Amino acid sequence: MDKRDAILDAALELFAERGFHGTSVAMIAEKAQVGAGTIYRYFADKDVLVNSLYRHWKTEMMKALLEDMPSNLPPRQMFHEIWSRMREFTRNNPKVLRFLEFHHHTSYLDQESQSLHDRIKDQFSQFFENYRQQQVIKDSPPILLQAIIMGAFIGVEKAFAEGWIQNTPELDAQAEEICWEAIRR
Amino acid sequence: MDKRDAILDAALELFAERGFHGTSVAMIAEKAQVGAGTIYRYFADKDVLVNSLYRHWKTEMMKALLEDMPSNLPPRQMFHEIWSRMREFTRNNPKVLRFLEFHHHTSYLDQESQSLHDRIKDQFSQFFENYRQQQVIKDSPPILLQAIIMGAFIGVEKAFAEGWIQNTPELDAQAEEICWEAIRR
Amino acid sequence: MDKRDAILDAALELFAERGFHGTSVAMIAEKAQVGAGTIYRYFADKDVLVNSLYRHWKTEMMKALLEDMPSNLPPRQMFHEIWSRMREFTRNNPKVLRFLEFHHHTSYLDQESQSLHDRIKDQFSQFFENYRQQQVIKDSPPILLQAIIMGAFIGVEKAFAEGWIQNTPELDAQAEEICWEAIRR
Amino acid sequence: MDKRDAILDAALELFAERGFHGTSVAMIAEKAQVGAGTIYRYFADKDVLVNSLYRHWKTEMMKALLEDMPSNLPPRQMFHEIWSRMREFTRNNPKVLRFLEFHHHTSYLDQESQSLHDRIKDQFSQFFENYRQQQVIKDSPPILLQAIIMGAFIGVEKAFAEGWIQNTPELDAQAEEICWEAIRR
DNA sequence: AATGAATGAGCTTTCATTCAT
DNA sequence: CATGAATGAAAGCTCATTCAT
Repeated sequence: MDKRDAILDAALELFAERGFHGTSVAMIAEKAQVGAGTIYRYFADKDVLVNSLYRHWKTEMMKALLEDMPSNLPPRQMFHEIWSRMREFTRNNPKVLRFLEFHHHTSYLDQESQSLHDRIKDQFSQFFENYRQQQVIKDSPPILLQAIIMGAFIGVEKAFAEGWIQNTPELDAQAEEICWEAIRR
Repeated sequence: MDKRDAILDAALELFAERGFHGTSVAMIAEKAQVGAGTIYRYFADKDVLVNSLYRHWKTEMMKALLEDMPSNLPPRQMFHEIWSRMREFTRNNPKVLRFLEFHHHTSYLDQESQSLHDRIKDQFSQFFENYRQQQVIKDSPPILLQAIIMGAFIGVEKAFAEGWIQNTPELDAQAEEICWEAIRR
Repeated sequence: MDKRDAILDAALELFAERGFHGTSVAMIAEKAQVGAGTIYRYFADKDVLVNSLYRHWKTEMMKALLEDMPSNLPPRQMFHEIWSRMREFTRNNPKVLRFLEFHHHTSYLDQESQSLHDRIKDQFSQFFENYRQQQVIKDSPPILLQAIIMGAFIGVEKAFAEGWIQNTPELDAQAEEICWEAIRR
Repeated sequence: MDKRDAILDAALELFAERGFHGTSVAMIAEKAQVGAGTIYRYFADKDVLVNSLYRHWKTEMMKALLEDMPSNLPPRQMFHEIWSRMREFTRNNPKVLRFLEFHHHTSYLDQESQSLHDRIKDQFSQFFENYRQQQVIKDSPPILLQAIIMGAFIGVEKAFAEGWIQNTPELDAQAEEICWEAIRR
């Protein structure tokens, strides 16, 4: 599935920069170095393509965050684990966060993608709920803490991605510490 | 300039939900209850329209945040002032944050809009810089603190906007306090 | 509705010669001397266009055949009336019979067009039924007589249209007489 | 030439129902259970395929009608012979008449197919001419009589094919008799 | 000034045809 | 020989923009 991947990669890059509606199938074909018709051998239409891409990376991201997550780490270390995984994933796949989080997808995501999104959100939420019950993070609705932490993370990565500030291990550590202090008890 | 405003309002709503490329001029005309041709009497083309809209609301937002900002407030109160102004502005203009911050604008914003964006970012940054020098907030690059606070704010408002959680004065206060604890010394 | 008619006329001519699938929207636009997009202001898509055309001419043809048909004519004169009306209509609208009867429409006609076709067929059938009951034409199912007469008529007009034989009043009269003798008692 | 026949059979069925332009090569390949490329090993292109099919069946039909036709039959019996042969051929090859006679082929038939069509028409015409000279059928141009008889025959078979009426030996005989009475002296 | 019908460039998608396997 | 993945030209259709009214 060499071409399929080339198409998905090209689409990821273009959707990340220009959004779904701002990207033509011809642009994807050119970047993927395939004929325009070839895209339709792998994806029924442009909507199916964007939904496949969304599901693929949403799943990958969640796997990167949660797979083999050590249980019963001390809270601060647990937070470090989460934060570094998010950071590493983002740095290794620089277009993915732009695609998944810099755009508003509601006008083209189908029911299945939407429900995957919801399931992942809830699963992630669970994480915060555990630590809240152990009274190591603030006693606020987990979804609120999650919204703050994910929002802050996205904000930081956007600042790096747009070049407002140069990222360094030092700054990465500061960002993490700041966000930890936000939610810890 | 009754029609001009109707056009801008319609465009705001549609761009907020469907993005620039996902919104047709005909859709804007219909929602604004004007003829499609009328839009071109007020804006040279669709790009000029979106840039006008962007600059208008970017400026309005900054005015709402910084205008008549009392100086020399105690730090926590200063943060409360900023946070409440952002919140109030967002609640009073629910589509504006969606338009300005839920979408990635680079493919159609012109030089002037881009530089307005930069100037506003720097101006806002100044704010954090002041308090950093007074050693009341963490000794990190102001742009990083700003990225975290703005990101967290957007995350929270998105959670409210998407209905993941119902907003209440109590939750508003919690979100503010959490974010304050993130950056305070 | 000047353009609408130009589009319908162009479509009639092209569908008559090349069939529905063999005619592109661009060909219709060119012959109608309108922009390709204009067609879509008048017809939702190509299917709606061909169905509108079909219904229009099917209705016109039936009106031409049955409108103000004198009742209680002697049988032979009744047949003369029907036959001449069909002939006149075909000669005045030379593309219509080609469009309606030289092509097989089932792959694109919608339910409504199909049912119009059926209703007209039944209405025409009624005619033969009347005369059958008066025992002036053969005692066969009216639908069979109709199939024979309409088929023969189409065969004759096709022979003229394709230039296999030159039509003259004399030949027209012979064709009519032959067909009358087919069905008369 | 097993595959060649499979392709021709599939094409016949599809062209009969959807016409030439309404049938894609992929559809033919699927129905024939061969690869799309295989079609091009037997036919240079889609036009060559349809022309081959047309010539094949046009020839078969004529053979069925004229081969070993007993000469000097009494006229009514001669007509019965022709009519039954046409009917048998149509019933044994139900898609062929649909393909050959329910569609208008001029936009893709080549010169050779066209001239075959003309030769067959003339040959058939000859038949009527003979009997006309013997003064057993009406003194009209044979091509006119042929147009009427063939048209009527097609009309009747269409009525059966579309299910407007159920065919029975009784009705078959009536149709034949009616058509004979059309042309007999 | 305001309109919306008209346009054609450009979009998404299909399909006849080729060619590496 | 047979295949079906790959292609790009051309199809159906949309939409930013113009302009006669």
